[in-house]
Amino acid sequence: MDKRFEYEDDLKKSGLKNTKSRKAIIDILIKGDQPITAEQIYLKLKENKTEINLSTVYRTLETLDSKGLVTKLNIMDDDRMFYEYNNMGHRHYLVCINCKKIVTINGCPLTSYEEELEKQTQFNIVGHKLYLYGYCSDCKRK
Amino acid sequence: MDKRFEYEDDLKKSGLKNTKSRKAIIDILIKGDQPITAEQIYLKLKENKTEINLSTVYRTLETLDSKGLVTKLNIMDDDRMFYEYNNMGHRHYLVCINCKKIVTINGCPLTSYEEELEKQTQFNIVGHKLYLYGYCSDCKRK
DNA sequence: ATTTATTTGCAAATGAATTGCATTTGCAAA
DNA sequence: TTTGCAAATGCAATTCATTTGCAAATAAAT
Repeated sequence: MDKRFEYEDDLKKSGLKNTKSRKAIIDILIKGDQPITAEQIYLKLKENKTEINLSTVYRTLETLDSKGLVTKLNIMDDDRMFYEYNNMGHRHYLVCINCKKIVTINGCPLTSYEEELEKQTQFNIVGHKLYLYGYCSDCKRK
Repeated sequence: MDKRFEYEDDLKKSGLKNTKSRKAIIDILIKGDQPITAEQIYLKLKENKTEINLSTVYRTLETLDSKGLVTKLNIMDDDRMFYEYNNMGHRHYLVCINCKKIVTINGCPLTSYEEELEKQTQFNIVGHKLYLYGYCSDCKRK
């Protein structure tokens, strides 16, 4: 089934009400298929003639994050947070330092490394975040 | 030579004045050998009876970052930045989700993966950030 | 010692994110 | 369907990390 229709179940399972705001926000996250800031979401909603208060956007993202439906990321190492819908478990990102384009990378090179590290450190490792940075094909020419 | 005595050269090379504040801040970064927030640095300086204005701490870290002597990180995916002195190139961190302990990991599992990805994506990859999260041996018991 | 560009302290400003509170809305039970 | 109520929202005000303007202090070159 199309991912866009599954999230109503996700909300129900998490004990969250199925509201217009939540649907609209999740829809943007899923369609964009890329981490995006709260403000960007707010602006896209406005374009779509679905104005939702910015604090509601933040609150919704916070709620969805706490239920594990959304992940909060700090990709740019600045003071802006990005959010992505947890379509499918694990993903990484390759960010262009110049134009800020974000490319999704599927597949993870770290599975066996984690196991190795668990033995070494006695940690119970539950996840990781990997961001790669560079210049995309357009920007590296210059 | 002890790292603690090298940084005066680093400052000179970068065209920065060798001030009391800068020395004190770099000293804390090097001794702590762990990413740390601006506020934590400020508090440690205070303990050491070297009160330096918080805005100076931020400004110093910003300057050192721009010269490549310090790296700014967002480890916790929140609104607090961490800073580390660039002793030696490349490091990763393993963070305890519960007690927030940060363990330094030497060695990088991603060198060959980067090359592979460059071919795949046409990016010129210049770096990456990897944070691993889990429960340390103390916290996983509970 | 004098000069000059840098650096610092202080207070005020900024900007992302959060919060209190009154109002509205989903939705379950009657 | 209607009612009741907890959960969700809008709005304005607040918080908190970080930044900035400006005047005073300081490093270091002459």
